[in-house]
Amino acid sequence: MPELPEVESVCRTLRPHLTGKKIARATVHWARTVEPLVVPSFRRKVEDRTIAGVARRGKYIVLSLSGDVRMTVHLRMTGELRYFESNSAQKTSPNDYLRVEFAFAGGESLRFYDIRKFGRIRVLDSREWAEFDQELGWEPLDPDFRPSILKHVLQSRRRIVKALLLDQTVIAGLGNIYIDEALFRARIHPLQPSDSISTVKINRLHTAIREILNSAIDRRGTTLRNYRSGLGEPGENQQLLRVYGSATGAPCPRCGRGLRRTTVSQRTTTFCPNCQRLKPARSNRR
DNA sequence: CACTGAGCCTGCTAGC
DNA sequence: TGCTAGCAGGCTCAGT
Repeated sequence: MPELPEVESVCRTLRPHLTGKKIARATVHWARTVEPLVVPSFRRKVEDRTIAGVARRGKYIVLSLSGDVRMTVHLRMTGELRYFESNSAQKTSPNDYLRVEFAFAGGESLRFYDIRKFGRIRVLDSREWAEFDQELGWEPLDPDFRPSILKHVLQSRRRIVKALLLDQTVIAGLGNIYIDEALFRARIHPLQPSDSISTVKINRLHTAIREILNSAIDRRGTTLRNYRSGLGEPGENQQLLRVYGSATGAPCPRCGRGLRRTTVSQRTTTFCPNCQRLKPARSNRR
């Protein structure tokens, strides 16, 4: 399930190959992948444009196109955005999960594969991009995202901490895997109200988020099932996961007692009830 | 404002 | 062995 580190890895692998390439033709094999759902206008918006850059915003891949247009790609659960050299062209069978294909003038291609059809591709003009960008929250790896910012984010509202961290309009890029890992590291119970977390723990959470994301990027993401980079390689961060995916009763890597699996914000959540104690919610003054 | 649940999708697997 | 129910979950939208 691609989150920030996986999307960042896709961007890094695609960037050197896509920059400067001109989209000669776009072919949509599954119409609902493109938003809004109008294939001819989608094609018209991207064809004959040159890719000027590849960036990431939250969990979105953002391709800057000539003419101040941006194409955003969200992989959701099973999306893969892959680059193919011209000579590797038709190695895949026609009944695979190809949803959208961008063919470049030299015969190379950029293909969007997606088993579950949840992924979405949009084309935005500068005004739409500004709105889109504004809707998304803090980049957790932005140097301006300081512990004091996280403290404000948590204390300025009263929400279940995991639900808050999942909210992309607050912090952009975190998902189920890395949130469970970060809360475990910071020893915060996933159901803890956001305004009842001590400054010590907030600082720990800030460090945990950054370190976990950075080391996952270093390992080119977590591949549990479908995730692949822009060149088709799996990541290696799965070896570093300490709680995500563990069964109820599995030993906590820190204290050895049984982990627990539950549901928070409609997501499977794994935590250690011994290391991550739920503190009574008190009104936090000062 | 915060939260809940449905819907979107298909592959995989636990259990019968 | 073969079948099926349930699970995986990011995001949007409607309803409480």
